[in-house]
Amino acid sequence: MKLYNSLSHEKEEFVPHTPGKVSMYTCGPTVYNFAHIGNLRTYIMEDVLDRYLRYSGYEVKRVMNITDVGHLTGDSDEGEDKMLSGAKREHKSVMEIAKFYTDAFFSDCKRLNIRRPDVVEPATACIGQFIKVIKKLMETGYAYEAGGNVYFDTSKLEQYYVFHNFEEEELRDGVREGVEKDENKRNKADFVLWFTKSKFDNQELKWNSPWGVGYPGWHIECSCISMKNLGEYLDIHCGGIDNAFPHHTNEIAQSEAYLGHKWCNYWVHVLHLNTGSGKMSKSKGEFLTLSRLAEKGYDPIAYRFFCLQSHYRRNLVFTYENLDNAVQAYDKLIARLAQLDPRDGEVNKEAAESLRAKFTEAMDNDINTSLAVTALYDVLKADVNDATKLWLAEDFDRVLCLDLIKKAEEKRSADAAQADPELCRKIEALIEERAAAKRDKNYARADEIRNEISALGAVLEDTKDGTKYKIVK
RNA sequence: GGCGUCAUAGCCAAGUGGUAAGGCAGAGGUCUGCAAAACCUUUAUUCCCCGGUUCAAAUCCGGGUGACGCCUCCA
Repeated sequence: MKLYNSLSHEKEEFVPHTPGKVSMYTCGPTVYNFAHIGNLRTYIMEDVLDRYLRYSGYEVKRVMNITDVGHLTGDSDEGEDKMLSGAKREHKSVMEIAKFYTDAFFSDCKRLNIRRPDVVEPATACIGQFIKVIKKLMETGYAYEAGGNVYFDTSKLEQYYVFHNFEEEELRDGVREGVEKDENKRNKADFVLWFTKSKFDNQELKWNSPWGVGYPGWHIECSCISMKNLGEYLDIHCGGIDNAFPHHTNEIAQSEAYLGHKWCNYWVHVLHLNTGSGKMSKSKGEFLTLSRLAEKGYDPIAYRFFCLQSHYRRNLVFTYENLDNAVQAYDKLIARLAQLDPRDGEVNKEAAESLRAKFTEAMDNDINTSLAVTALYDVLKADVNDATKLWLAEDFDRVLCLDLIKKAEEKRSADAAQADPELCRKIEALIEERAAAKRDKNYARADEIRNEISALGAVLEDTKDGTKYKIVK
């Protein structure tokens, strides 16, 4: 299996540290607000990677953090803690906010068939671990105290900028509005490991540490939560592309300084969901949640399909036109699967294998989900019996998780057994009346009856064998 | 300003040196009184532009242009 590695900027053959086992870490949400569908794109694609590794026979252990402390709107003392500002906004405590949005996040995940990682760990549960790591970094000279805070000294590393060829002098200060230069730092790229001197008097969550009462910086949590649960060697670290610098760069700096050896071999970054003007972003204010989409009548799984039709290393533009396109394709796909008869023959294993190979080839090539979906269409068109087609669809769906079999079965049974017998009799009577009108060439009356039936919530289908109907509401 | 990624039809896209997959939408057809559904057929002489390498380039190289991302909030 080949994966694009942000460290080398190339597709590389994936080889885990321990044969047959994969340790995987994915950056989780900062739970100060709802996740938007752009955030969720990343989690969907990570889920597909996770599931495909399992499908391929790996034993996967996946860990995700929940950022419930320390994530500031800026990294200097001018910044405000996101959790705290979220709590203020909603007149709740930080812990209440964290719980509410953590639950909301996993509820979204569930609706999108995103498997819950094996370990989900909030930052506030690992303070002791953070202190242990920071302490060692102080002892070994990788960290220093200044102005009350503890900073990581990036000049101590041979190579700090691992993802980009940045030159320190070329980096700009305060590109983003509202970010002030922190005069305590020895080097431009240094970052805070532990805050004590804080202008946030009302910071709710504080802990004792060797450097005074305070709270952790943002970057330290991912390193520590990963090392705590997955040990010294991590195979795959995932996240949104925006986190490559500085977040992931800092994670590597502190983890490898702490461990004294290479930490993680493969870095997988998912590109953004864009609107017409750029990435969808919480800080811009306008963002779309999964619930909002659902209110508008969109099936969350259709959104998953929308994401899968594209590749994770491409920007994907969200417009309702594009989403409608995907919805239509998804509905058609389900309709075609629903037409298949599970009792049509035995599964032809030999034919199935060659069709399955297309799917695995696509997925083995840097998780090419767009081609994997094409492999599914190839199955539908293939010259094999229905049982084989359904078997393959079910097999692919272990990774794609588009509810293919479930939705097709639902559709099949909905077509077969109509709901309310009273209503059915009524519709059937109208159909007969319409047939009579048609025989008399009274088409005006026939169309009128079709409208009446439509008002009852059914759609007619004229076939060679007579008129059928479907309850649609 | 620096760094990185990318550019293929109306839209989503595959393609990794051998003559442009697939899906959605559109068009035509079969069926139908009409419609819907279903099925069949069809839709890029050309891959942002200009050069170069090669028997052969969407694919490789050089130079432009544009989009997006990062440069201490983000997935």
